[in-house]
Amino acid sequence: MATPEDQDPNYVTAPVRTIADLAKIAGVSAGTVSRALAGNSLVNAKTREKIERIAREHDFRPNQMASKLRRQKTGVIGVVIPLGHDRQQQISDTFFMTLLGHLADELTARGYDLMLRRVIPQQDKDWLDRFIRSGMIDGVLVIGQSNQFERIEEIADGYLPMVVWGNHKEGQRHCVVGADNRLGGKLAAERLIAAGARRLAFLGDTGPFEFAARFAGAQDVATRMGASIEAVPTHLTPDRTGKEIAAFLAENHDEIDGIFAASDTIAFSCLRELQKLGMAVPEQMKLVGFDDLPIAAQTLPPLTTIRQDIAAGAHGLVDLLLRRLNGEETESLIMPPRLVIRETA
Amino acid sequence: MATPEDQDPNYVTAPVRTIADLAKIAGVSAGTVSRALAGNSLVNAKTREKIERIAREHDFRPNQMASKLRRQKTGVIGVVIPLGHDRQQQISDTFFMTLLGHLADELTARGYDLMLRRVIPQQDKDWLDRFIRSGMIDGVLVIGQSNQFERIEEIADGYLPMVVWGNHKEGQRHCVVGADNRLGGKLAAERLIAAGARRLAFLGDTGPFEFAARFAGAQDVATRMGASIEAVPTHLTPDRTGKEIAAFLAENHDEIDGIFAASDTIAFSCLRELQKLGMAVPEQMKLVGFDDLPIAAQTLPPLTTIRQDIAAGAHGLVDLLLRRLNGEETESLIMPPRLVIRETA
DNA sequence: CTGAAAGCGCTAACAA
DNA sequence: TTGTTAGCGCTTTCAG
Repeated sequence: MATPEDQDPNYVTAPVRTIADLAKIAGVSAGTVSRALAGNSLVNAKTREKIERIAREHDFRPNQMASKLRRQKTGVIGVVIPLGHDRQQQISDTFFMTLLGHLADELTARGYDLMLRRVIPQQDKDWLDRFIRSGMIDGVLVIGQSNQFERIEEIADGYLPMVVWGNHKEGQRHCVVGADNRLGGKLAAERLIAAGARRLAFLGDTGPFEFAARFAGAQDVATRMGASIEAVPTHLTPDRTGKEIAAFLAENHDEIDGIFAASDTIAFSCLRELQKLGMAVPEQMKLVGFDDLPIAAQTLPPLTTIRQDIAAGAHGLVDLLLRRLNGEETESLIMPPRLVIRETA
Repeated sequence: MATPEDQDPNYVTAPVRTIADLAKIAGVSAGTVSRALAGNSLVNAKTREKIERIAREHDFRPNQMASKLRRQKTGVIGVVIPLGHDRQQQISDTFFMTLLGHLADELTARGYDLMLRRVIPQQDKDWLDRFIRSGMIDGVLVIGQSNQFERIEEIADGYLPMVVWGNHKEGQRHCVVGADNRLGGKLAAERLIAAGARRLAFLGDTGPFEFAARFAGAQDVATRMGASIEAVPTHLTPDRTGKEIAAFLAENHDEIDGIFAASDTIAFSCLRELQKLGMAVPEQMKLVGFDDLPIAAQTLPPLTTIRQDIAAGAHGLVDLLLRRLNGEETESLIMPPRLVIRETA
C-alpha cells in the first residue's frame, strides 16, 4: 500500500505526536498501531515492522498519561518518607536514603517507576491517604513509621497495596518489612555486657517505634543480666544531637560504661564526643550502634554495630508490594539483624 | 434545590468516583464541580461550599491522570541519576542521595512531585530522551553527568526544562548547577602543599567530568608550586575501592606524602587503610577530601575537605528548572566550594 | 488480523 | 455564575 513515506523518503510531514498521526502515515488504524507498539496482540509481522520503523524514524513515543488513564493503572509506585517530629529529622536519613537507592533499582528492574515524597505529618494529617488516592500511583511504600503507626494502621484496613518499612508489633494490621528491632536491641545489650559494661545508656529518642523496640530489647537483657540501662533522648537535628550527647557525656561519663546508640549516625556523633573528652573506646566506654552503614567500618575504632541488610530489605519491600498488587494478602517480613563485632565493644 | 443528600442524611449512594458522580449529587454540572474543586474561577460561594462539603463527606479526590492528560502538564519533575561505569557505583551515592533528599523537600515546597530514576546508560543508550518524552514529567533534573556529557549536550539543544548537577565546561550548552570543581581541586592541592606535602596523589577515577576537573585544578597548583601529582584511578565499587587503595598505599606510601581524595567517601576508605598501615595522619600523610559530608567532621582525625553546599545546590537546581519551565533561558550556576580545615591536612 | 467506535475522568472554551 | 460541548491520546471490546 503506497503512502507518502514510501514514495519519497524526503517527504516532510508534520511531527508525529500521536498514535493517530503515525497510523495515517502507516496507512493503518490507530488501534493497529497501538497493538503493534504494545508488542502485544497478534499483529501481522510485516505491519508491525513497518509501524515500528516509522515510529523509529519519527522518534515517536506514545503519551503515557493517556495510556495510564485508559488502562487505569500507572506503573508507578509511590515511596513516602514521613518526617516525624521535625522537618529537620536527618538522623536516620542516611539509612533511609540508602534504602531508597536500592528501592529505585529494585523497582526499575521490575518495570515500575518511583514517585518520591517526603511529608511532614504534623503539617498534613492526610499525607498518606492523599498520596494513595492521588490516582498517580498503583501502590505505596512507606519508609519508616515515624510516629504515625496509628494512621498507617487505619489506612491498611482499606488499602491492600501498601508495604511499610519499620517495626513489627504483635497483631498489627499493616504489612511491614524490617529488622527485628527488639532482637537487635538484645544483641546490642548482650554485647555491651559481654564486653564488660554494667551501667548502660541508650542514646536516642524512644518515640519512634523502631527505636522504642531497640530500647525495649536492650532493657530485657539488662534486667535479666543485672545491668542497668537508662534512655537518654536526643533530638533529631544533627547539630543539636552532637551538643546533647556532649552535654550528657560531660555530666555522666563516670556513671556509665556502655552506650547503645539508636543508630549508627548517633553512634558516630557519640564516638566523636567521647574522643573529645579523651575517653578511650572501648577501654573506658563501650559503644554499639545500629544499622551498619557503609562507613561504620571506617571509623576509628571501627564501630561494633547491629547490621540491617538494606538490600534485602528493599527486595522484600518490593516483592511483597508486587504480590499485594496482585491481590495477595501477604505476611510481614521480619529480618533477623546481626551483631557485627568490630572494635568499639 | 432538593437532592437525595439533603432529604436524608443516611441516604446511601454508589461511591463517588468521578466529578460527574459528585455533580449529580450536588445537583450541578461537572464543569462547576471542577471549577469549585480547583478553587479557581468565580464560583458562587454557596455552591462551592456545598460541593466541598459533599466531596469531603464522600472522601472524593479527582483523578490526577485525567487532569494531567487534559491539561497537558503533569506537575511532576523527573530526577534521574545516571550510574556511569558500573551498576555498583555507590561511591558518590551518599552525596547524591543527600542532594536528593533536599530536592524532594524543595520540589514539594513548590508544589511539584518527584519521579526518581536510576539508569545505566551503558544498558540504555536512550535513557534521557526516553524519560523526557515519556509524557510523565514536565521537566528533568539530572544528578551527575557521569560519563554522559555529550548525550546531555545533545538533548539540551532541543529541550529547555532540564538542569544538570555537575561540572561546568567552557561553552557547554546545558544548564548546570554545581561546585567549581577545578577551584575545589586547587584549594585541596594548595592546602596539602601548605601543610608540607610535595609528592601528591589524586585518588579517584578521572573519567567522570567532575572528578577530572578536581584533578585538573590540583594539577594546576602542583605544577605551579613545584610539587608532583599523579592520578590513581580507583574503581567505583565500595569493596574494591578499599582494596585498591590498600594495594596502592602498600606499595607507594613512601613515595607520596599527600593525598587528595576525589570524594569524602574515598577519603574515608583511605583514612582507614592508612591507619591499618600504621601511618600517622597528618604527620606522615596529609589527606584532603571533597564534599564535606556530615560524617566528615566525625572521623578521627576529623577530615579536612572541600565543602559543597548541598542545600544551596538543591535550591539552585529547582529554582533554575522552574524558571526554564516558564520559558526563560537560564545561565548555569557555579558555586564556589570552600576549604574546611580540620585535622587531616 | 484489522478497523470502527466508545470511552478512561477531567478541563476549558464558549454560550447562556 | 453555570451548563454544554468537545476533546486530551490512548486502549479495547466488538465486528468483520
